[in-house]
Amino acid sequence: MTTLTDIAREAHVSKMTVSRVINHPEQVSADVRELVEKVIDSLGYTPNRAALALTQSRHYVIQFLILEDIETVEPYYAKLLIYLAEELQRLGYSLEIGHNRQVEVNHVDGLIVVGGRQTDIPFLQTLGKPVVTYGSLGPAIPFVDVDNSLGTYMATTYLLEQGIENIYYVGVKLPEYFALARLVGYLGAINKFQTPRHVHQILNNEKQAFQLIRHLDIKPNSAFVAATDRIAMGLLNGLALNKIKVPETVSVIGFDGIFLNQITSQRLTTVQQPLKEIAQALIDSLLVQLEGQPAENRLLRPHLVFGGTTSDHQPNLVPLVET
Amino acid sequence: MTTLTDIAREAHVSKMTVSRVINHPEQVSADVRELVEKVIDSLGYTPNRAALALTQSRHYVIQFLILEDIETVEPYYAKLLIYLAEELQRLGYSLEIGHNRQVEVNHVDGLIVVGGRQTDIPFLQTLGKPVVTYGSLGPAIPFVDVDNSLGTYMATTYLLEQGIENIYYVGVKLPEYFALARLVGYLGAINKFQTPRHVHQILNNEKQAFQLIRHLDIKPNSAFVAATDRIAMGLLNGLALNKIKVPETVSVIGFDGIFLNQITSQRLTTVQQPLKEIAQALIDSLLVQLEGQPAENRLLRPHLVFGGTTSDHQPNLVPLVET
DNA sequence: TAAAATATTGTAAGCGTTTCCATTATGCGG
DNA sequence: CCGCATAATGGAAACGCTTACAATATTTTA
Repeated sequence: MTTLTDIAREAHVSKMTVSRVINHPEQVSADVRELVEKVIDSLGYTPNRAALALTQSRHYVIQFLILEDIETVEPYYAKLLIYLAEELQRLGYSLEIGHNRQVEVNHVDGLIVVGGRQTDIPFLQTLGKPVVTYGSLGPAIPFVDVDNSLGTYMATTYLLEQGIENIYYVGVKLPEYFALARLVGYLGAINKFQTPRHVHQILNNEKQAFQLIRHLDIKPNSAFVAATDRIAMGLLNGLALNKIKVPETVSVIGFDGIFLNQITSQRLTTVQQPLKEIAQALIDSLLVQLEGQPAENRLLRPHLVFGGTTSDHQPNLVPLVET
Repeated sequence: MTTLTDIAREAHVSKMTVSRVINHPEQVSADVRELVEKVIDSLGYTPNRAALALTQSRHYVIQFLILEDIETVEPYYAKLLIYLAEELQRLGYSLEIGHNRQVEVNHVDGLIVVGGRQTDIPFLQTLGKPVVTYGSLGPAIPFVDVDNSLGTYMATTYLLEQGIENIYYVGVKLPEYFALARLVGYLGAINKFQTPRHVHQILNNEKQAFQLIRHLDIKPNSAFVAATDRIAMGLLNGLALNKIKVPETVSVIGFDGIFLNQITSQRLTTVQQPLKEIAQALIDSLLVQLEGQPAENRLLRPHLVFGGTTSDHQPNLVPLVET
């Protein structure tokens, strides 16, 4: 591996000058700088991360800590991970993956935590490192999240503006913040339009949603807002079994928009999580904390992605592929 | 952070002795060793990774390099990643994520590559680092893979042993090694049992599989072996539309068994990829290469996981959850 | 019991980089 | 043309650890 010393020897300067060309180029005279830069290019120098880490007591490593059980890991983390990895690479950081609570974090500058629960707060605080969570765990830990309420509000409002009168909300029966927030968004739209309210809460799986349809007396001119794509998929199956045509008779909108809505033959209209922006915001939060400043929490705006489960009339042209 | 020097001062020995207690404890007298170990425990020492890296010119970082386009990233990488991260952590390594071909790998000891193609071989070779791929790219690069042929052979044989006569194979029309290998496994079983052969090749998406059913004249006493779960899902939808009962009239077996078969209301019988063993084998390969020895390629045995798309009569009790 | 062998501990240098300070070169006012 | 400020460069030490060797203590051997 080529080192600072190699460059210095080749350019007939001290390694200090080379270091300066890289870190404080304005302190080096133009001609020397150009010479050194030429040598750096020709020898293909990249600084040794370990040596950097040693002097700066920074490791340039961010850990993505997954606190969920492996069986329930959300598959769309893969996509989030890639966005994170790309952005961090641009910043000279590398992204490490951690799982479970026995992680060794001495060599890590900060953590992005997913799948955490309230009970994890003390653990996260004792790490003594900058931490940001995807999804709020409460005010104690900085977080980034999609604006859950806004998402269901947007979905419900869109359906109401289409002239649909009965909007059924099928939420998840979980004591988690996001479950409540998504319900609140629906209720907000319902209140604004003064239309009848139909709330059902089930577990987050297809089967329960599928079975719910059977017990429902679906009124004409109706639509479903589901708290997750998973629930929406179950609803679609149930509707199909009951010979109820989607979207001609009933519309369905899901939430999350990652992967699930792409594998079905009939693409689901859904509230898309802005994963790229979420990745960016998570990183921003850590960088701000590394500067020693307090990080602001962020709620990012989701967008409606139109598939085949709502009628074609769209308020504005939103591209099908994620931006 | 506590350092070797801190321990040395506290234990009234030189830091060399402390270093030896950690790396070559047999060279230290028992009483001194115990004293030092006690101090290490009480101060909570963990070696500085950067300093280690600097002296040993090892970085204790493995990169998981995803060469696919982000839109097509297989969601089950998330699970593989967790298995890898856990095992590597046990070995004192950390797992880093890379995407695209401009990765900086100077700080990396080895790479696990997924989603690569034949054309990536030169690129991987110029990295000058130990590399192992998940799925073969050819003999030039060490690889680990599920035994694709064995998987379809097992699925087909199982169905034939149930007394089913017509096994339809629905493969993927791709010039990739795995597509061929899966076909070969089916043909092997067909040849052995001397039953009629029905091969169809389509693109790897649900819609094509769905449409295929319509054009098929399905004979009685039949079953489908699909090259992927995605195709199997399409077949199931198509069969449902045609009022063909699964598994009473027709059985269906998929391949991959990651996630997809869990979200459907009707769990798919599928050939499960042994992800945990794959993770272990990938790591083993890199470690062997880091020792300077040639790595052997590995083909790991998949196992049939029974869902609701085959009749209940099972040859032996295989647990539904992945082991 | 003294020399030699071995076991135990310590010292110095170096890994590749940066920060801090010292030195040398250049430009300016008087 | 001299002294001073400023710009440009270099030297030394430090980050935390290991390897290589040196020094000391203990045991073995004859």
